Amino acid sequence: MYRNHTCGELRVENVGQETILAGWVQRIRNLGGMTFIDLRDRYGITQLVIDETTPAELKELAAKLGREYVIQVKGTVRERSNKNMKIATGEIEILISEIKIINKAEVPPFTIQDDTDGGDELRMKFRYLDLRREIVRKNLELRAKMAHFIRNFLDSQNFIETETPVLMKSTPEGARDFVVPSRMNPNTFYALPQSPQIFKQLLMVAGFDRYYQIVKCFRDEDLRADRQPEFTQIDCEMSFVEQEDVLNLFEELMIHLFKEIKGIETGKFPRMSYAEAMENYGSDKPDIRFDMKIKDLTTLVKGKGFKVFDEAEYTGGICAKGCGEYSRKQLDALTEYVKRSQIGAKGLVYAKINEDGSVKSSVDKFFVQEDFAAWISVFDAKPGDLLLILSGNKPKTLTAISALRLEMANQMGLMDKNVFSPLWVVDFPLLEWDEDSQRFYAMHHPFTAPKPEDIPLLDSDPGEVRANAYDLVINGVEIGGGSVRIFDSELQKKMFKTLGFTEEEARRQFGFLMEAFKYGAPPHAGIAFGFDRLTSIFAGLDSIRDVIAFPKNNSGRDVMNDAPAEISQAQLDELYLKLVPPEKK
RNA sequence: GGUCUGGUAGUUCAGUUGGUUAGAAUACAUGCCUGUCACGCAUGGGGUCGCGGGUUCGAGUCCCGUCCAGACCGCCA
Repeated sequence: MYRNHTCGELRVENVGQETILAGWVQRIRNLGGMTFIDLRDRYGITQLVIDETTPAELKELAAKLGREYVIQVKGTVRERSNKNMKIATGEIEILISEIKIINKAEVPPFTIQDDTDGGDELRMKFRYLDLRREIVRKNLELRAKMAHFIRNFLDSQNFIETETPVLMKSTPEGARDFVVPSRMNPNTFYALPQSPQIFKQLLMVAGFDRYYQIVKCFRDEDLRADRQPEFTQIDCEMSFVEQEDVLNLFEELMIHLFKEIKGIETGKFPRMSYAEAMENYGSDKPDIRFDMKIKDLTTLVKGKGFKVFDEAEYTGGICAKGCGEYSRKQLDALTEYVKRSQIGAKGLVYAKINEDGSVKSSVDKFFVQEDFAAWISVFDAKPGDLLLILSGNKPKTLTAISALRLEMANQMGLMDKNVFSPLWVVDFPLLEWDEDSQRFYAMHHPFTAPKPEDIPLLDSDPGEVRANAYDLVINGVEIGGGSVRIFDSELQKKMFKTLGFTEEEARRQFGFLMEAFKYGAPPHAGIAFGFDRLTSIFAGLDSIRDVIAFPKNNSGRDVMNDAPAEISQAQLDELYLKLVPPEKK
């Protein structure tokens, strides 16, 4: 027997008991006459003691211990004379009677503690050591707890968890596929799923009625703090439902999840149309923890002789409450911020509301105080506030103001990680125009149903067609999205046509789905949640990497095992593959 | 594909205008220490300043290239 208790278990009630513990040496504090050893496992830390009663051989053995040695100890639980109320086992300690070194350990490259001295790169390279840290382990425990809760909830609602293939067919729309060469079928490739979209729809045709799966998905696109090449979705689909049914059921799931996991009552989630979100927040994933809505000033500011405003398609801005004291330096920094190439604004106009209600702005020579009074009323600004205004092409300007809004909220401390503001964004456009290829693309995916009342527009004005599509947004992060699906093969054909597919292409790519729809497809709708993002939001983290046991780095590499890596010539031959040196591409 | 930031001791970082033997903290080792829990005190070892080239009497510092890491834009149905 290696142990009869864990290192997080023993309490004052156990005093006097003989016990066996096993774990890792967290820290040794040798005070000369006595030595304390913190023994750690997944469950906690228990203090071991060597004192004047301990035999000399044991003291010698203890002196050989180092950080992260795996040891087993036998001893007696006793009450501490000096208690440590910061840890759960802080009232007791183990007086050692026997130590066995199970395995030695080299000195780890960084300290195994919450406030580690290790940087990100090193922690990822030695991720198995990083995972020993409580702060990281807690994230994965949270993840497991959430997955468990979600499964229970969906099971209770009659959902069937069904696995779908990981080796599937590549589809042209959407993200780049990861592909896998087939040995048995020379010169052909599987693709890894970007989502199990088509399979879950086929499960609906199969009468499965309510499906879910917590499933890995793969996208071969560049990474971000919240984007990994492989990630986990909570993928769901339901039959005989309308949009309202889906929103209500999954809102209930989320409300329960917030309550159960975070102890937070969120109440019902607000709904906002895509158009409204773009107009008021410049984003389809607004962070509504704070207000600071974008106001349109386009017509108000025209005709006063300020060329930039006069010629702009759009002028708008935000009111930063209480930022009227911003210095010249701070305002310059904000101007630089919006002029960075990523945001790309030409400049920034500011207006400070003075205590007497008058305005000091960067465009004072073009506007009189009566003009400013109109601005103030649009923003409902108060003395001490700061107006920040951008101008230019409408979509770009809105996007830039949106970025500025988030930056200001950050500076003003409005991004509280313990506040959660979920909302549904609905009525997304069905299609979006792509300038490069001069064609429409499905904004969600090609199986998304248009709003019935907008179907006539498919022929006349496809860009204006709204979809029965929806996103769940929490604190400015897109947590999930879904849609009502097309289940009529004629409408699906029309959709493919609008997307510029020839009948032949549509049949080759999605023929099996079209075929399936001929045999009695029920109306259906679904949704998928990004489980990594959901977990990281719950954990209060900005990056999803810390809720993934073994994440990839910025370049899609696993720095621990050095994947991706070259394969042998024999493997290439078997797969009928020839390599092209990157510089010759 | 692009923009920006960084790379100096095991680790996290500092390093002035280009100028002596490149520092601090921490980790590690050794010694002292009987109630620590970020123990304390003392001593010690530890460096290809990412790599390559250039400018210069002299480069961690300036220039060019390159690699790596991170954030973002493009991309992500």
